[in-house]
Amino acid sequence: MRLTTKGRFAVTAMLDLALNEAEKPVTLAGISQRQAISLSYLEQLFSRLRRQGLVTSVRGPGGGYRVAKVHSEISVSHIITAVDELIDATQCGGKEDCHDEGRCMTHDLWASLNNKILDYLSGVTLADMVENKRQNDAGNASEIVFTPRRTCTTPTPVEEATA
Amino acid sequence: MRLTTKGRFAVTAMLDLALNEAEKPVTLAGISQRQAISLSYLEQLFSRLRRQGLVTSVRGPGGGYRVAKVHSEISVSHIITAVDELIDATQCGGKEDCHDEGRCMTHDLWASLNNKILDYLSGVTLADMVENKRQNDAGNASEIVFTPRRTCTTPTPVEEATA
DNA sequence: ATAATAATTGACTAAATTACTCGGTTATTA
DNA sequence: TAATAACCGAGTAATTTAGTCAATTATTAT
Repeated sequence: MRLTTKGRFAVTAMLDLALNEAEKPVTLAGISQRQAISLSYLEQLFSRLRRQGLVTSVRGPGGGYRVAKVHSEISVSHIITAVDELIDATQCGGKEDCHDEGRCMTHDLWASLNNKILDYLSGVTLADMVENKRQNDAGNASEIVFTPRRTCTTPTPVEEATA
Repeated sequence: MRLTTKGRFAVTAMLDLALNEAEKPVTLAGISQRQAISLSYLEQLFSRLRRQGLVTSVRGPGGGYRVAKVHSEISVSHIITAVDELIDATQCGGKEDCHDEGRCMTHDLWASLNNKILDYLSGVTLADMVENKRQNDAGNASEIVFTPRRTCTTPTPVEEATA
């Protein structure tokens, strides 16, 4: 199962981006300071985020990064899978070859758990997180609980990167 | 985040136990053969499962392990937390000291994800998995999807081990 | 009694993964 | 042309995970 600090850092960094991109592009150096994440590590993460089309970059002085889409169109699952590959709770990676020549007895369980997690994480967007932060700052702390808008069980369509 | 093969093995082993305990206690050697898990590794896992009160043991010839409770009272989350410690998606382990002297910006997200996962895994019991296997064996493959019975958001009461 | 079985324990090791650094290059602007 | 900041790939250190090993103890069948 892949839910590591790498993914967490990526989400944090994207949120920082979303909160600060209003005027000019946001530099990794800035994110590094505010969020206490090493610069080199951020470079690594943003390399992927850019290739997946989640952010755009501007080089040179005054440059930095911007979120590539509307905040409500970038979900947490997008971000995590961009830096961390597929989230997968099964050991076979969905290949169903986990035991002898078939699925192991517990395959359905993990596959199903997978869906739950993915469902949830694709229902939470950057916009939601910005709003949550606003509420927290306003003192309504820890009262906010994210609830995915898509409660259906149909597999979430994940667009591929275009840029 | 802790959802490793250790936890998966434990669930698989418990299911094997549930399926085979009808007549006599099930030996680890047997589980080892059927599920292709090393004996020594199983010993390690069952040491914890027993201490957490999920299984009972009988020593000597003809001995082995039994599930300690009714199958419908043992949830997957019980099993996993027994061998793998707490499942936790936050980096601070719920301590809320993830950034400077407070919660990091993404704390609520991970905490909430945590609840989803735990909610789901505590809604699936050994009995459910036995039933699922039965259905799969009958040819109704991959049609079965587990659905937790507790859909409420109240924290699931987790009883402590007594034995 | 004694031999065989099977659980029980703890310490230890190897492999894999994760997190992270480093040195350098390229594009852009002041 | 100098400073800024993205970009890139290879490499390393630390941690975690998976798994082994050697021994002990309880129980049962002979």
